Amino acid sequence: MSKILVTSALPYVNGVPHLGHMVGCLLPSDVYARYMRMMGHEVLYVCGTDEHGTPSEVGAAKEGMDVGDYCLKYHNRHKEAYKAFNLSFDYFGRTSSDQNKEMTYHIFEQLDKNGFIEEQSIKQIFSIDDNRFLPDRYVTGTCPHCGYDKARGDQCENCTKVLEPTELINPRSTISGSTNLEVRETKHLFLKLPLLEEKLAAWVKSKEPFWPDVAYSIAQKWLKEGLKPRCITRDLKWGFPVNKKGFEDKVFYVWFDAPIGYIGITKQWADENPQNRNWKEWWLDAKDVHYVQFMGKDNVPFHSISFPATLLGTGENWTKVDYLKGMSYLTFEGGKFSKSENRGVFAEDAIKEFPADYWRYWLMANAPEASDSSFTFDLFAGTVNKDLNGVLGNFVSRVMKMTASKIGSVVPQAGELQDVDKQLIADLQEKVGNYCKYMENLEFKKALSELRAIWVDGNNYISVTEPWTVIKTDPQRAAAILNICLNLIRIYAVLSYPVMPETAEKILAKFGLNTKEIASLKDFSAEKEIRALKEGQQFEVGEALFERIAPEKIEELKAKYGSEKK
RNA sequence: GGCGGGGUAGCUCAGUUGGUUAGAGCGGUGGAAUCAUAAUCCAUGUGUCGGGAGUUCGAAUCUCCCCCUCGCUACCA
Repeated sequence: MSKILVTSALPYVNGVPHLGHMVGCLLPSDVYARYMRMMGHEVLYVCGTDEHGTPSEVGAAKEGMDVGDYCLKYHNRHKEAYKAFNLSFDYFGRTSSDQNKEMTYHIFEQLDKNGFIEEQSIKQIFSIDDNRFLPDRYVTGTCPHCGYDKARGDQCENCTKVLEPTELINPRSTISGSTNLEVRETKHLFLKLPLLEEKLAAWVKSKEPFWPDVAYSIAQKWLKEGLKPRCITRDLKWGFPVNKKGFEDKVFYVWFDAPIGYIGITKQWADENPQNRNWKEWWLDAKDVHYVQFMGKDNVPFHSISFPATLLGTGENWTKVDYLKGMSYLTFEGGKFSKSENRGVFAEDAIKEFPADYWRYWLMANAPEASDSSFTFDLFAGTVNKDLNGVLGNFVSRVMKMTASKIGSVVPQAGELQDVDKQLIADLQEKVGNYCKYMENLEFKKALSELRAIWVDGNNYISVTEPWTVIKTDPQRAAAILNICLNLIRIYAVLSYPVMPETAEKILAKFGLNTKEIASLKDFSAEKEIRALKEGQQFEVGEALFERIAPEKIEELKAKYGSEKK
């Protein structure tokens, strides 16, 4: 048994998560955490909301709220949504917590002490009417290259050229529309990444065998281009005030304290039960901790370069990422998810339409691992109807109903294994082996495809053995077949648990069992598992596990969630 | 503009030490079965592997050029 530290990229508090966010880091991290627990590892799985930065301030102002209250409100919305999706965080914290402040201050002090912090003056746009500095992106104007009148200060979306906000014609504040702007000089603190480059490069190189190509190549690209000092402070109110003389009126840049949030949140977790929890066991001079991070592809540079460099610069022995899972994006009905255009399914709504497991299964079976992947309601309904209802749900139903009506609602007597049974067991052993291998390698699509194949084998087995025919001439053999089928159902529940925890519980409950007692995959032996149910054990057929999605419902959903391209 | 990912069957996607007839699931078609949720099982694929050129006995795979698409480009996060 080893210690597995799992983190999901911290969702930004301002805005509600959609399916793309769910599959981009939250769900895969949960499936992985659940799987690793089932393998008997000690798992710490933390996440939380990333709260600092301009968008929070602007969002709060728009709602006429205090920034802290605003963040708490949205933090709670995130928390509720993830709970509804059954994300099994050990702790869901906040980057604005006192614990994170403490960590951020400590790490900054270490960096400063070690000579990795320097002052630089930079010029930035100040909006007099908004009474605030504007990040480049918050300045809008006409693109000097193509004349597009809604170009942002960092890049023109129309011609894709990279811009400086001062290049814009007729610049205005994106927040208020005010044109009353001026360039002001302001002092900031920079992390001297060039000094850490060598050390960082060596560290990245040591990770080459373990990181996926995408992550490794992105990190290499940054190193190849040469690291520049990175500004880690901002002229904002909302954030941790900088703990250095002369900079007290500034706050740390959100990307400085956000990844430190993984540590801060762990401390939040530990502080709730200090007798039994120790954050250092996971993060500082930690032994035997295997750290796996999940994030969208856009987050890779921060997790492979800035954050590790920050930790290296402290001179202390912080736990750094071992495996970095970068996910691509999910598209929605051929386009992008867009809150402003009301296109796409958001987590809060998704859960009102269908049980979490429908989404969890579909999203993981179609996870954007190698490249972007597409969500459409047709695909979703197809999978729910075929895989969940047809293959898994119907198997459970046909086996239980047949047993109940022909023999009674008890697990019938097992018999001597025949060749067809032995083959089933051998296949099961092999496929579970593959499933586990894929899970361990974080190849979710492959893992789920294997899981599905295991379900298919059950249907295959029953149609080959034909217990409904056999029972007329050889009731004992029919009982033995059904015994095997019922045991398969139990095994399917256990195997499905990381992906579909509710369904797993539901299935086991039919046998009066629960996942707490039996959800283990350690040293899986098909031979033993196929005999796990006690003969004579009562079961209840109960209601169907899943419901089909009717064609009319699909059309309704498409209309409701803006499938039509605008 | 630069860098990186992706472009494979009607649809969604697998597929690198270069190697026999390029794969899976879905959908379609045909059949079987009647235990089950009109569910299941079996059979069924002549695809310009984005386009062009090259290396090679041999290229989806390696090299070069081009096209489309997504992302990043250090001040959105």
